[in-house]
Amino acid sequence: MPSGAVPGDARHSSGTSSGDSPVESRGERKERTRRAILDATLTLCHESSLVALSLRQVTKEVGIVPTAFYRHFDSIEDLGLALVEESFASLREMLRDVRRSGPTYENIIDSSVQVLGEHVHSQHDHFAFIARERVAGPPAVRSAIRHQIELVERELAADLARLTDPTYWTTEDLRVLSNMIVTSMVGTAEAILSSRPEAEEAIVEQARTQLRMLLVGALRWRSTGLG
Amino acid sequence: MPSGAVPGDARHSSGTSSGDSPVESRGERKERTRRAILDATLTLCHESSLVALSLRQVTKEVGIVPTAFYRHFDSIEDLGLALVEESFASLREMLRDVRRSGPTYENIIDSSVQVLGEHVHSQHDHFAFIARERVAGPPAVRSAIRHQIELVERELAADLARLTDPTYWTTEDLRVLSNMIVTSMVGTAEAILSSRPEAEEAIVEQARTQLRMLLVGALRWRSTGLG
DNA sequence: TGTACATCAGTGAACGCGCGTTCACTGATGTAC
DNA sequence: TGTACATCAGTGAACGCGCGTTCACTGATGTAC
Repeated sequence: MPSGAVPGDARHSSGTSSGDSPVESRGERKERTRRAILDATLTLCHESSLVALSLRQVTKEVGIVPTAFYRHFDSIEDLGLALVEESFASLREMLRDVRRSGPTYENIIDSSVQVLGEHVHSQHDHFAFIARERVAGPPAVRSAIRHQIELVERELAADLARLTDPTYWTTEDLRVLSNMIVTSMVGTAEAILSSRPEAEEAIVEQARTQLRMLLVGALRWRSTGLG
Repeated sequence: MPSGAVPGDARHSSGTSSGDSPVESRGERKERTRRAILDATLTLCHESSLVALSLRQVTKEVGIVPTAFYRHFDSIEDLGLALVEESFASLREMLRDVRRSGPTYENIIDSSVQVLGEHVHSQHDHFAFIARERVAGPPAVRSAIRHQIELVERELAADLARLTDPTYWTTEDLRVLSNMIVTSMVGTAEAILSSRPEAEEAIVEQARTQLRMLLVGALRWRSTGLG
């Protein structure tokens, strides 16, 4: 039973209903199928990885014939790269939300973790996709993700530079810290993904504790040693 | 060109050389093939994941016929569970080495990171296997790894309990901290794996910094808040 | 508005291939006497 | 030590199946006049 069945449904809705009948253009229909392929892929590779997913599984889920796949993507790998793009767009949006909340030492943790929690919920599949394919995807997908994570880390390091004392924090220190924060975020997404829903609040609370510990370390940090 | 070619090589070495000719027993030969299957699998799933690996690829690499696989394992998943067992045996051994070095606040980081570095080198494939299959393996393998990581975290938390002030550290705090340390360790293994060899020293140095930050946080930590 | 032609998302048959698994087998190793 | 039988790791043919990809196609949508 294909879940996304796209090609023929709800065509020609003219006549019967009021004026807002869609009558999709060719471009709109194509975009809708493309979306359905992306969504079906995110759903299907939940249980394993992109490398274990076949083109035929995807098209069966979408409700199109296997050969129609090539109207949208060259290969599963190409499709994977599109999903990397999309997933990081949503991650970046999250970071923008954190930044917009105007973080200070007093509220940075609670506001960050709250935003993270909300986004992990609403962008659940994107987070899970990144967490998984980062280590298990096809080579090109893995390296695209590694590159994107590096960009996010650099962005985050620039944010952190504004909150820390440059006397004690080297650029390298900031990169290490943002690496840990990103790793912790991805780990939280992973944990939420692989647990039952009722455990989510505990995991979010644990993420809060993790960030607190990191930030306490950050407050007391001196690059030169343990002091 | 099969790398592990096992079945027929170097048979009947009696006569020519001195007294230490092996003349393997049936059990020894079987164990040698089993080892070759495990090693070939670790090698082959380097480039992707267990879920993308076929039984035929493995047996071709080992140099046996596909059906001979069943003399050793029921399925790729069963083989995966054996590798989980083995990988965690080597992780546990590492933790034993850290513990044996009698850590104190003064040397805990350098001695831990040194031991980690050595083990990541010598047990490179096991670390990589855990890091990858933890998120991308077949369901049974994933849950076996999650269970083993929980055990390691609990072990580590017990170690940390001896080094921290129980007034400020709850059991839950210790679990969170050891979770972060384990995550950081796995992340370091991952980073070493996916980078070129010349970058390794920088990654190890980064791991040292990460642990220092975590430990600084730990020293100053109070469960009740940022203080 | 009407007609003739171009575009192109999706179709369906066909291909050769590697897959997991079955089965009856071979022949060296191991064991009982 | 010698013989007869049991064990069992590895063999090789065969199977049905899902795979990615090719190709010529269909017919609704879009465009030029």
